[in-house]
Amino acid sequence: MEVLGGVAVFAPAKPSGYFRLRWTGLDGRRADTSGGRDLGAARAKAADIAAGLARAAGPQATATLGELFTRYLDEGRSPYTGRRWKRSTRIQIEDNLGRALRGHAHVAAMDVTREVLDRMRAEAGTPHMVRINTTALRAFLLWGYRHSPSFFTIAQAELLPPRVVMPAPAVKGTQAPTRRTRARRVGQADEYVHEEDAPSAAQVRALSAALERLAGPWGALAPELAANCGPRWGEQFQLRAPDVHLDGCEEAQQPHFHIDWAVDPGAPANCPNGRRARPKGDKTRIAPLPTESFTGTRLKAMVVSRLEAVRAEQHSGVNPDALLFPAPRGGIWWHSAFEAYVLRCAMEEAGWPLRVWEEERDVWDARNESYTTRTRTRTLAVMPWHSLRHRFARVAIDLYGADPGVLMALGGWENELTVLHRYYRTGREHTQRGLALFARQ
DNA sequence: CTTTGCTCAAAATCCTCACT
DNA sequence: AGTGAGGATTTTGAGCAAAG
Repeated sequence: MEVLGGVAVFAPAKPSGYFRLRWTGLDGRRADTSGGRDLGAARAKAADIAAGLARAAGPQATATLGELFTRYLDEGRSPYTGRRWKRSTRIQIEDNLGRALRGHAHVAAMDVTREVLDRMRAEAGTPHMVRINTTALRAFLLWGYRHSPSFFTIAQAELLPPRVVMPAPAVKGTQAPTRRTRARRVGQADEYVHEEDAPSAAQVRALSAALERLAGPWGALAPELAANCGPRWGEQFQLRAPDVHLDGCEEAQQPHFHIDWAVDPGAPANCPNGRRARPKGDKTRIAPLPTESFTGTRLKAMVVSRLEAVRAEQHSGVNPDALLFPAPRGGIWWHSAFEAYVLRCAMEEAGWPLRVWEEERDVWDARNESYTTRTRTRTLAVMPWHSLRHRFARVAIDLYGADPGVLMALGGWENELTVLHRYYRTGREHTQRGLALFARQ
């Protein structure tokens, strides 16, 4: 079987039989007809039908996926909501769809079938990445179908329905080791954060000490603030002196931080408006500043002394933005630099668990359009920086008795249900109540 | 030669939605 | 109300090259 511009040419079943032409019409219905007795005539007829299809669907049906990819990115909107992508979302989509389209950029839109899609979905090394490819392609199909005039037919747009079966990854890859305990109690949500998933007071103190040695004046404060006040990394590392309200303000009487911005992970270096974007979900919030840390450290006093240092740094010009946690040259940190040069070393020094693993994967060579297998040694932090935020949640609940609504507001989670699943539903409640019932004489 | 700014790539997390 | 799927967004990890 061969395909010409979306029309499949089938060889005759018997030597004396007729060639058969099959294709999907613009209405999404399957169509077929005879192709005559010889291959040449069948091909010519297929080409005619394909040309007719292309005319009917407009010249855009013959556009290649590579061309459509560029247009999709240029339009820059979610085909689901119509909202403009954030800069970081666009980068992700370019990566994800680009990976799926590797080696398939020359395919014409009208030739996209489920088989072609499955090959593109499988351009990944792990099941997780196959799912991400699928997500990217599904949105791309929808965009192409909704586009006026359409690049994809209704039938094509429906080729990747929800719950679609996932193909196996087609290239070599290695799944990263898992961090979390996967066993869970009856009634416990899958994403429940266990006590051992969050750093202990001793671990936070150790990381504080290591960071103070490695990163200087703000090193000791950084993990304490993360574990007690709950900002995300991107929110914390853009904080400026004026965001701290030691004695409250008109909005709130108690000591707190204003979290109005976050480091934009997609921002280029010379971004005209700086490297800030609104926090996740475009939600600003106020985070608490307790006097004493759960580790026993005098947290508020630490912040006070850091603020004094910041003012001096600003005055001398080494920290013009009055950042609480500046990079060596006074700007906002790049997360990767912080991770690789500061945090990793501090974790090693503080004895935080790190898991070393061997990754074998196929690397795409765009010039030769082929993969080559490479191996490398990688390190996974069993408790990454983000785990300090889990400690914040546990402290809020276990120490301060915060209810889900309170925790949601202070930590900036989107809804109570998420918080409930992750931090409240321990799975112990029902078991204990049941045991008590059975113990009664 | 070391440090650090930055990009590329991948995975985790968060959160909505549809289904039971 | 509970649950799983999956889209959206952030975090994490590695590598490279320009700057110091």
